Amino acid sequence: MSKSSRRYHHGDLRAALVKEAIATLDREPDAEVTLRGLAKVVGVSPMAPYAHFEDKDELLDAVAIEGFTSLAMALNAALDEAGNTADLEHALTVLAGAYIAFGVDRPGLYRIMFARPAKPRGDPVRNAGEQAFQPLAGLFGNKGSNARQKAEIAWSFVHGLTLLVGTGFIDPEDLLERHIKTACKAFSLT
Amino acid sequence: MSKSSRRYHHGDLRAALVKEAIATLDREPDAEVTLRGLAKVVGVSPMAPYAHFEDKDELLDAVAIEGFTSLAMALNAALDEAGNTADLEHALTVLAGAYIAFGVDRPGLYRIMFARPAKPRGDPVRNAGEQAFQPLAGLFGNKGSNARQKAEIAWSFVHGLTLLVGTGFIDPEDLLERHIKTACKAFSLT
DNA sequence: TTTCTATCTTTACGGTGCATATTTAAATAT
DNA sequence: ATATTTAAATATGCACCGTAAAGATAGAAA
Repeated sequence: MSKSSRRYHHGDLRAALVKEAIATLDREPDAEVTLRGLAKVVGVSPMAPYAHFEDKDELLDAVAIEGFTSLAMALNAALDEAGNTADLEHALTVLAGAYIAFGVDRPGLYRIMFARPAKPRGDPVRNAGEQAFQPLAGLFGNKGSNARQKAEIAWSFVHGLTLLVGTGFIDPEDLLERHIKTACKAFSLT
Repeated sequence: MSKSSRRYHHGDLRAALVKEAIATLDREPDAEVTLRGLAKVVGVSPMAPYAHFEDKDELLDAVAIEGFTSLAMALNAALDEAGNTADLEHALTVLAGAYIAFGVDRPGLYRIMFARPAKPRGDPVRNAGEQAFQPLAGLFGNKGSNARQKAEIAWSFVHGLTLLVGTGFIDPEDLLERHIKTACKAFSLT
């Protein structure tokens, strides 16, 4: 009597919708997520999602938050695994590799994460995004506008590379690792 | 008897549609371009566009090509204006500035340019995109995989920075120019 | 038990991309 | 000049989308 027995009240429709949206994006990265489609898969009527989300945009916001949380976890895990954070260039390379791997492996989710309309400071989506940026910022010491600047430059690079690979303008063949290494060396010099 | 007198045959509907699509994107960067909307503005029936484009995707491809062409022109113009291409760091900074300015000034168009599904080598959209990449590639000598690598790293950076500014994750305040300068110095060192 | 309330369903509307069939007028052939 | 061909545009209609409005249901609170 748990999940899918067809009862009137779903139990946790909100979470189920977000989960299914992410699953869909992972399965078909270029497809457009549809409220009606999600509802059908989850087994509720087309209007049911509106009990939990103001509109489609709000559902996608929730998806983006989940995405940023996953990304932050992946980055921290990569750092833990790599160990030596004293060597900036090495740590940077590890982090960049993990970041780009995430975006390239899950292009649909990554696309939604950065396709949300711009949010003001303090907004949950914005906060989640900045959380995902923290591991990188931490590498540069996280103090002073100089450190933040370097971190934002690195972020720009990995973000851009992720998307250019995703859109096919840059060929991921073995080059990718070299790209990352070369760039990270440059970043750790300045 | 030129443009808008209501005759049966428009004259150059194809160009008019692309032009209006770009105008719409410049006016409302976050709005979704709609075939029916374009047709109404241009003054034809909803199905008229299909005489010139297989489907909506093909219209957007044409928009992207125009966008890449404009970008290439803007970049070349910036280089011409700057003069001294001997100083790599300087030329790089000029080019990066012009690139980011384009993307930040015309976020709707820029979004469409990079939102097309990935195209195979030889595809017109892909070609147009690579044309826009040429000014940057030329700066690094354009010969050898090493040069291309550096150019792709620089491209990743400006692309990423453009989008992160557009989505509000990076504040464009005066920092922008400093970001570009710092990064370009790093790129010209390696 | 009764009431309350969040959750879900039903019904309906306008907007969208696009398939199909038809009309129009410009270009071409005679 | 007239007839024919053909590209360009229209008309009609369908399936799907987001979502507004109103009612049904069942779990929680009284």
